[in-house]
Amino acid sequence: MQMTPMIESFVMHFGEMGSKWGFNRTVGQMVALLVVAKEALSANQIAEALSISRGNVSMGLKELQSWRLIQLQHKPGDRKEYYQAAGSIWELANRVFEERRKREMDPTLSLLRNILVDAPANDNEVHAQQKLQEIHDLLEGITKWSSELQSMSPEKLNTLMKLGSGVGKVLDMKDKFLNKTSD
Amino acid sequence: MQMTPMIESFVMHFGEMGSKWGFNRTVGQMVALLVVAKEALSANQIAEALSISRGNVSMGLKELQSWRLIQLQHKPGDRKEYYQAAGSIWELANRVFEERRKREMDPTLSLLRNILVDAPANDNEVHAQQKLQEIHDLLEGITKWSSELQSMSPEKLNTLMKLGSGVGKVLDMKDKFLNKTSD
DNA sequence: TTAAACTTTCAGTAATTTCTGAAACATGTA
DNA sequence: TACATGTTTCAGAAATTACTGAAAGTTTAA
Repeated sequence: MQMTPMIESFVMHFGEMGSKWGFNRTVGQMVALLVVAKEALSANQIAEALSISRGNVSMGLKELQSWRLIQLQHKPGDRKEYYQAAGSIWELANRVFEERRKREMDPTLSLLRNILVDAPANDNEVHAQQKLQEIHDLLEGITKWSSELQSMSPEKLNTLMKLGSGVGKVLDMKDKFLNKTSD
Repeated sequence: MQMTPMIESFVMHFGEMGSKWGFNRTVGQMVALLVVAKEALSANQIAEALSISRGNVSMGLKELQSWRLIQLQHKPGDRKEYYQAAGSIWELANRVFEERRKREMDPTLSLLRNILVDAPANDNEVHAQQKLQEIHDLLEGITKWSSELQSMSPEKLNTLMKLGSGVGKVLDMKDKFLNKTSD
């Protein structure tokens, strides 16, 4: 894998952004590399391209597997393992999105549920619980909504996105329609 | 601000989650504390409640201001500055969402635009640029879509969320309707 | 079996991030 | 002016996270 200046700048940028996206620098670089690579790469090729240790690559691959972002591939007559991005950009983005939801929202949701079953012990806690309830409901709403969106076909999702804030008009239309039929 | 066990467990949890959400432990604890607090708190009260240094609180408040999550308040006859959460849970979530979009997507979008104006230098780069274009389009789509959603009224957004994957049906309806009128 | 070719693990080190506390700064008051 | 009451800054320390490289583990083949 030749790191031309163009590819290198992209890979390095993904490294920098990595931490904001939930993984570390080298893991970020690894995804970027595998996404632009035409062919699957071996662990050694990755280590060489990024100038990082073989051990680090091994750990990074493990991490990327837990995100379901890469796929193993075997080449006939070769004992090495080759890795490639697991699907289209769209699919990868979906996985990142879902995985982050799991890591960033689910634990909080479950903590809030636990807290909210207890009776408030004083005035402050009454107020606090109201806030916690609001947070809980919001997180739950987002969770449901996003899992429903993910179950929609890409085409339909695309229509929806293209529609943008025009969704508002469609919703109005729906109301009118429903009102008419319920006359 | 008395840290009852209930409030403490919530605040500490937000501290742990903080880093996943884009800020550090103490900043996470600080938001949590200010959200559940009934009254605005002074920097010293925050430092005391969380057992952290006054300097750390000052830095954290600065950070939270850059996220537009807190508001300054002055009490008459008191030179101290008091802080409180800047708005409802809904508003706070919106700000976090928008701020993260800025930090996590905008820089990548701009890098990709720069890369994509250059002509590919070889076969690998042709393939790479295709991928980069896909990433670019996806990020751009999400950016537009999310800013349009944010410009919708909370009620409409709520309708949309409640609708869930039922949006699909509404979209079909819209198509039928448009086809009829265009006959 | 033994060896060759590969992968994973993990203790120790390096790099990065966060936090403290003292000094500097700001502002109002006597 | 000097002082009291606050806030911010920032150098250094502490804590956390990431990385290396050598040793251990795994798999296939002869």
